[in-house]
Amino acid sequence: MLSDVSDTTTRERMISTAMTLFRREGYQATSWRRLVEQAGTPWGSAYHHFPGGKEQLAVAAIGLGTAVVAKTVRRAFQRNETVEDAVAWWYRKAGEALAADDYRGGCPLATITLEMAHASPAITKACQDAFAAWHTLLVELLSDVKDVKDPEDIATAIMNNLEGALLVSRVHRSSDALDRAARHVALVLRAA
Amino acid sequence: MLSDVSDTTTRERMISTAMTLFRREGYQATSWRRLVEQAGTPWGSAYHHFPGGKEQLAVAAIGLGTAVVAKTVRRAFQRNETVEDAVAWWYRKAGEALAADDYRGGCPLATITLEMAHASPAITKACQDAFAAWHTLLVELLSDVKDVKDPEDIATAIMNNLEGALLVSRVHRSSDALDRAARHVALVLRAA
DNA sequence: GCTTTCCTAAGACGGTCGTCATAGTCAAGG
DNA sequence: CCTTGACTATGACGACCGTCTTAGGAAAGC
Repeated sequence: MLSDVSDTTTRERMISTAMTLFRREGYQATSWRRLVEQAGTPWGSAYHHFPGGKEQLAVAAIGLGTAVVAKTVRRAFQRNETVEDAVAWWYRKAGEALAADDYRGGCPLATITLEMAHASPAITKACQDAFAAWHTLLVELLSDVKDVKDPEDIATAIMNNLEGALLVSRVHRSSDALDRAARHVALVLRAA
Repeated sequence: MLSDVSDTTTRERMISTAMTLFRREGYQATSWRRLVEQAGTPWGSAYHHFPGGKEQLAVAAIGLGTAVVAKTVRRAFQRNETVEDAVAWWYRKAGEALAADDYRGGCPLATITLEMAHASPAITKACQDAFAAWHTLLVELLSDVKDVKDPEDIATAIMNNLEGALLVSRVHRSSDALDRAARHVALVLRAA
C-alpha cells in the first residue's frame, strides 16, 4: 500500500518534530497546533495517528530520543579504541550539536523528564526506561573492556556528568562546562 | 507601618510558593491562579506586588532558589573539615530533601532553566547569574583549602555531578545515582 | 462498478491561561 | 476627620489550549 508509506511518513515526522520541540522548549510549551504546523503534517490526522493524544506522542518521541542517543553511544565506542576516547568523542559530539542548535537543545529527554516526572505515569515510565536503557548499554560496553573494574559506577558517572554539563552549558550558552566534564571523566577513567 | 509587614509576607509567600512549584512542576505548568491559591495569598494583589507579571515572579523565585542553595553550600563547608566531607554532606542533604519531597523536587532551578532558557531573556539572565554565583562560591570555598590545585575544574565537576545525579535520581525515584555521585566525587577529590 | 478502509479537512467544545481595569477596603499621617 | 496611599476583591478580556465530532476524499480489494 502506498498509503502506508505516506502514513508512516506523517507519523514519523510528527514524532521527529515532537522530539525536537520537546527538547528545545519542553512538553508544556509545545502545543499540538504549533507542532503540526512546524512538521508540515495534516492537523486533521493528529488524533488518527495518536489516539492517546499528546501524551502518546510524547511517549513515542521519548522512544525516538532514546534510540538516537543510544546510536551515538554505540558509534562512539565503535570508532574509538579506548573508553576515554569514546567518552570524549561522545561529549564533544554533544557539545557540537548543542552549539549548532544555538544552545537550545541538549539532552532530548531532560526537559520533559523534569516537567512530567510526576504529572504523567506513561511519560514517567518512558523516561525511566530511557535512562535505564542508556545505563545498561553503557555498562555493557564498559564490561567489554577488561580494565574497567566497576562498570555500574563508571556508567553512572558518565551519565551524571553529561547531563549536568549539558544543563550548565546550555544556560551559559558555552560548551565550557561540557569541555571540563570531558576532561574530568577522561582523568577519572585514566586513573581507574 | 504594619501594612509593610503584611505586604512583605504576602510577597514573600508568593515567591516561596513559586520556588516550590516551579521546582516541582516547572514554570509552564504552574499557573498564577493555582500558585496564589496554594500560597493562600490574595489573588487581587498579584500584579500589585509583581507588575512585571509571572516573569517577574519567576526572577524573584530564582533569586530565592539561588540563595537557598548557596546557604546550604556554605553550611556544608562550615560543618565539615575536608572538602570531601563537605561535598558528601551536601549531596546527602540534597538526596534527603529529594526523597522527603517524594522525588518531586531536585534542583530548584533546573526545570525552569531548561524550559525558559531561550523563551525569556529576563529569566535566562537570572538562571545564568544563579549558576555563576554557585560556581563562584564553590571556587572561593575550594580556594581556601591549600591542597586543591584547580578549583575551577573541581567546582564545575561538583556542580555537573550534582545536577546530573539529581535528574537521574528523580526520574528513577531513587537516590542511587546521587549516592554514586557522592562516592565518585569523594574519590576524585581524594585522588587530587 | 461498488464498497471498504484509511486518512484528512474544518471547526466547534469547554476550559484555562496571563493580563488588566475598576471599585472597594483599610490603616496611617496630617 | 479626612485625605492619601497601599493593598485587595471581583470579574472581564482575548487568546490559546487539548480534545473530539462530523463529514469528505482517495486509494485498494472485490
